Amino acid sequence: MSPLPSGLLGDLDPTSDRAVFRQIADQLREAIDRGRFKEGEKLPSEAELVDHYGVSRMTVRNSFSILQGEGLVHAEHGKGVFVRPRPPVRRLASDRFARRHREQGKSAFIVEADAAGSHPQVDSLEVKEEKATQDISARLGSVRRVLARRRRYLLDGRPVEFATSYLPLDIARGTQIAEPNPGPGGIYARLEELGHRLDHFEEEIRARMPSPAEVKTLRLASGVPVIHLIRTAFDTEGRAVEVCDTVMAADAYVLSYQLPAT
Amino acid sequence: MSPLPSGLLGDLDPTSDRAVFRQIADQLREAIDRGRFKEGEKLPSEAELVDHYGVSRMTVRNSFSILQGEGLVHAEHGKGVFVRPRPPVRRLASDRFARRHREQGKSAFIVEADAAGSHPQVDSLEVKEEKATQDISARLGSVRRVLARRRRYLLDGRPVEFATSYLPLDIARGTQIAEPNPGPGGIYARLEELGHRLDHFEEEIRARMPSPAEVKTLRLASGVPVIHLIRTAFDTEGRAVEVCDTVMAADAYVLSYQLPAT
DNA sequence: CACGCGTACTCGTATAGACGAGTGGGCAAG
DNA sequence: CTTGCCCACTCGTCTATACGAGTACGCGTG
Repeated sequence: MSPLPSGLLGDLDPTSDRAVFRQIADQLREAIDRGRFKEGEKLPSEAELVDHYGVSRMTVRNSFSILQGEGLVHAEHGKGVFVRPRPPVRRLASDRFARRHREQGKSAFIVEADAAGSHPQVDSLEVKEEKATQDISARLGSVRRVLARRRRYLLDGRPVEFATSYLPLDIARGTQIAEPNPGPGGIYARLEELGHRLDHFEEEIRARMPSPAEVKTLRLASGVPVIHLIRTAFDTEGRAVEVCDTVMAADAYVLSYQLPAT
Repeated sequence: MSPLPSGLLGDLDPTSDRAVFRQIADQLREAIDRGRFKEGEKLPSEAELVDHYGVSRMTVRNSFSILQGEGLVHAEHGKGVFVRPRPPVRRLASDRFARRHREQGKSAFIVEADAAGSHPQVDSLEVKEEKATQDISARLGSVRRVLARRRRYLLDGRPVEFATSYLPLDIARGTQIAEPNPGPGGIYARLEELGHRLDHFEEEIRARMPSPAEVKTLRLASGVPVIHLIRTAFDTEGRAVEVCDTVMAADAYVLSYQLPAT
């Protein structure tokens, strides 16, 4: 195994009170930031760093685990540790639910993805009636049971979003909303046909680390947070007619809103 | 050292192909989720878990480090590992920049915090002219130099947000906007007085893991992402008159938007 | 040429031990 | 009673070692 090119990474400062594994992480992080290691490029192997710094393997692994936690690098078993490429992001504009878009038939997701030149997919469709959680019930105005529509969105084969829509049974039962395919314009178009003219939406946004289940369904790398968006749709009578709970891979999204200054 | 109460945590499954440290993390996570360990409560010490499961200390520490990465627990040197309390969150409504709020004098942050019964603070105020980054320049319409206003917001002593406003020099230089205290209603009120009647705002939202510098200024615990919000203010002539770059501790915020269905 | 196998290199998991440093309680000296 | 010290317990850091398992590549065989 050949030694590291000199100058690529510095030396440790034994007088520093900064832990060795942090110093190593700092140096690697800086090298990445400066572009000495480019996106997708392989970092020196654990063994090489052990030799270079003269520390034990666990110490090097500790350094890597810091960088992984920051979402800067990812390890591939049998291959090495690589600089994580920043994937191109998808923008969700705040007017994506405007009526004019709805009238064109295709879903917002498909339209946006096509425009960006990506290949969109929707899978794990599940539509069923279930008991409302306390939170959903409160948002929908004290309903006990709801129709839940679950689906996962993929872009070029990569899962990017998992969403569940909840609708009061008295609205959705027996309509096309309860079918796997809600038809052109999606459930919002159906709701309007049913006489629930939409007035406005409320969106709540949080960011947090994913649960293990979310890591699995969204195939998230370590160090990638999720954006949790809860949208409530209100009709012109002020009634909440739908709650949509969406969990997005944060590295795949930029949300974009336009607000009046009035 | 007394053994763990039986039944609190289960046993390992040696036949499972799930790594031991992951099984331990799973059991602890489940116990937390079920409320067997409450917010702020101390988990069993590393030594107790070593005894309970019959594994080495590094294995237990690995488990803890998973949970730390998920933001579920935090360790305190000399004391133990504790379930992280979910701090009360600050809600940011999308109409917080409405003109009617601006006319009352106090800044939005102070008003909201007072209403919530918390003690708000603003510090590390810095106002200076500087060279615009490429991104800021593009957003402001190709300006070279800008006025930058930096400040950090704290709630009950805890830093929750770090924000920088950028304004074109031809607008801000020599005005009260260039003073540390921009006066009642903040810089938006001053901008309108200067003839830049505000028309609308654009907000871009991302979530990601913090840089080490952000961890420091916001005193972030491990496993807490940041929300990165970039707001651009446009006047009625369509000119971008301000860009505000905000980094928020994600565990302290819920953003809330209201969108018309038109 | 095509296939299969071995081998070297990679990261993943786990053990055992050592020392350091922060915290808190008890105990002894004043 | 108060003060100060010691000690037990906690997590933090680091070393050394071992074996497992995924990957890539070259070489030999058919």
